[in-house]
Amino acid sequence: MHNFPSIISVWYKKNQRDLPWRMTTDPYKIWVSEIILQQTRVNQGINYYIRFIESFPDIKSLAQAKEDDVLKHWQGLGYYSRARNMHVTARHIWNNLNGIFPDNYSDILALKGVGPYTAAIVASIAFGQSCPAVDGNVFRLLARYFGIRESLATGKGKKEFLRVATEIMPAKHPGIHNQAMMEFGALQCTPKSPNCLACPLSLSCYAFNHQSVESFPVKFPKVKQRTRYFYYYFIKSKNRTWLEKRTGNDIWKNLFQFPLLESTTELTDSYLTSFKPHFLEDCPVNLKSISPTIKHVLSHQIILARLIHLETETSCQPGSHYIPIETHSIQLFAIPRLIEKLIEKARIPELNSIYKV
DNA sequence: TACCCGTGGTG
DNA sequence: TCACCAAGGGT
Repeated sequence: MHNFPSIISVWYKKNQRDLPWRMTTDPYKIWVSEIILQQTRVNQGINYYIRFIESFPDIKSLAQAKEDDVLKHWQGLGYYSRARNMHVTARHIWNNLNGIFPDNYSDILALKGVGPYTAAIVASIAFGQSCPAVDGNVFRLLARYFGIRESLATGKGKKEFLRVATEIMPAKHPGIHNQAMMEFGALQCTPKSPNCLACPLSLSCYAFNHQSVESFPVKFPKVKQRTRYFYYYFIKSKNRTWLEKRTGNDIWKNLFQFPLLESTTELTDSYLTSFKPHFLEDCPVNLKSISPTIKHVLSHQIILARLIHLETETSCQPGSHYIPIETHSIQLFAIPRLIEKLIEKARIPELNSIYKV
């Protein structure tokens, strides 16, 4: 049916990028790289991978790390459940599996944070198993080349793409084949304006031959964004301030932030000037400044945030939920990008001098 | 199944 | 400025 995989293979040998995780077949390192690369561009993930492997070179070191430390390594990368799940999984492997990474698709799939794609790519690269890995790149490539109109949003669509991917798997080197498919999607069969005139598959590509490259693949319905209003408090007390740890099922779980007042509506300057949040009930405070609004866009939320700078001269204690810290040690905590942006934009000397963004 | 979970590059 | 979307998975 196809010389499809062999064309991809030839293209890959010539065009593949030099990436740090391509120098190993250690399942631990392959796993780490694949978790980092979930919904993340290669260029964004490379330095995170290098630093992560430096600090946690094997299952044991990750299993024995503190979650706060793992999250600090993940700071700025997003989707922090990936880091929490990896940590849980490393502990599981260390405690219950004799520290040995599972060596087959179904056992890898059973790990927390590992789905069909990640299980397939790790099993194929690290253990040579013939498991087709269908990520966003492969999905797009297969949809265009074979003219598949199914969406990955449906179970039926997932089955169809997996069926086609299985069909074109070569007998040898499944790991290299899977990577070649993804690399081809990432560099040649790109989402927007792919260079079809320079494509070695164009002659037999359904979408190209029907002038319909732009209509493949069938897109996901987009999620609507919810707007939230965050008012953070930088409370200065000599060299001290307070942070809180986010808990519960919400964004940035287990990351740190300034004490937060969340509102369902936008609060005016005059309101913020006179209002005292619950965590400052018994504290005499001076209002120093209120930052401009920072817009922070997530995949599913829009957050409008401001940083309110207060000063208290007495030994104020906002409550045990809040963690008193030396202001300069903020850099030791894993914080969301939004907090970094607020620090950057608020122009509060005490913050700018210790936290270089 | 539908919704939740981040951030940054790109055009 | 803004829509799109990237080596997805959990619930």
